[in-house]
Amino acid sequence: MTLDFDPIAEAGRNWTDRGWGAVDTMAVATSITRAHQILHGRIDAALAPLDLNFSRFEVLALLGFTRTGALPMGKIGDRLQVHAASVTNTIQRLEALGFVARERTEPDGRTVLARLLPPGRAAAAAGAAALTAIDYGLAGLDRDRYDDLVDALAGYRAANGDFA
Amino acid sequence: MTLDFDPIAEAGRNWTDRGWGAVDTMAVATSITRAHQILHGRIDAALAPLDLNFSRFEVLALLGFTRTGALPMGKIGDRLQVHAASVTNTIQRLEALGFVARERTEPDGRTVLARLLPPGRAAAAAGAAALTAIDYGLAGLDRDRYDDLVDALAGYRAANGDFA
DNA sequence: CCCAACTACTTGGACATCAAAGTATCTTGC
DNA sequence: GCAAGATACTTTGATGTCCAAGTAGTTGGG
Repeated sequence: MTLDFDPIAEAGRNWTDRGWGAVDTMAVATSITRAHQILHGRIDAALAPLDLNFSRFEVLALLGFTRTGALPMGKIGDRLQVHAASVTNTIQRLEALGFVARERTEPDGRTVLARLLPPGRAAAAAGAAALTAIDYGLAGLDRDRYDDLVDALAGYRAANGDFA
Repeated sequence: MTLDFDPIAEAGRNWTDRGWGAVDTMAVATSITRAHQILHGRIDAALAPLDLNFSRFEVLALLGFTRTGALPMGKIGDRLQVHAASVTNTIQRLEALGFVARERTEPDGRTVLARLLPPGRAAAAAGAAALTAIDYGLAGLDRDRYDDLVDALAGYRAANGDFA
């Protein structure tokens, strides 16, 4: 189903008519939300054949970037900005797929280390290739806007505790 | 938990080191995803006291923008780009809250019309005010970038079937 | 007229996310 | 050295989303 008008622009007109104010922010927020919907859909579709979704891929990639190929559950949540319960869930699935192993650490008995296994490393590489093949779901986005977009959003993220 | 570095920039370096390519698209996609996470969190938090979340608010606003205050379920899904099953779910909650009513239509017995009730209209206005009060969750985003951002994402959305 | 194909919506199942409560394991302060 | 409080995860429960299948109502070709 494709509309023959931009629903966000349309909403902006109605928004103004109602005197609801903040039309510009509404348009930005809604645009980001819609863009994310599309992006998420494309990315997950590309990763599905590999038994991955974006969350799982992100974890595998993150582990692959470490020297030891392992990280405590908590660190994973911090880096990916997801709830500890979600990390537990994601790691359980990756474990069931044979992509990572969980191990108790020596110094601190509370910590659980997620360790990347060879099949997981291969899956991460395959996922990266799959995403590269679909331009990371961004087909249709003007390439000249990339840097500007990343830059603008980096400011927003930094201002909202994503990083300092 | 706030990191003292930009995890996306960091991922970009690792991505390059691994020869995974498409670093620029990765950065854009990840930026959008993170920005959406933050935005979604702030928006839902602002709407929660009103028994709303973003989806529910969007439906109420959409209905409020129509002349009759009512739309078939299907149209709602088309406009908001969400699955029919999600519309059913959302409308059921709004109905339980007394914000909308569902009615069968005359000409076509299959269609279900969602009609905005007075409390729903009030809730929509209150939601709009709540969102305006928090700058729609965008505090920290450079105001000068608004138009550019909306514009860039509109191109992406249009190229991906969001509208023609 | 009437049955097959289509349309509009709902239901049930699989996942993902978060919040809050529960469990096990440190760490502190007296 | 021990109890109180802090940490690191896991579990449980409530939500939300999608897909696939099911139900009810409508339409069209013969």
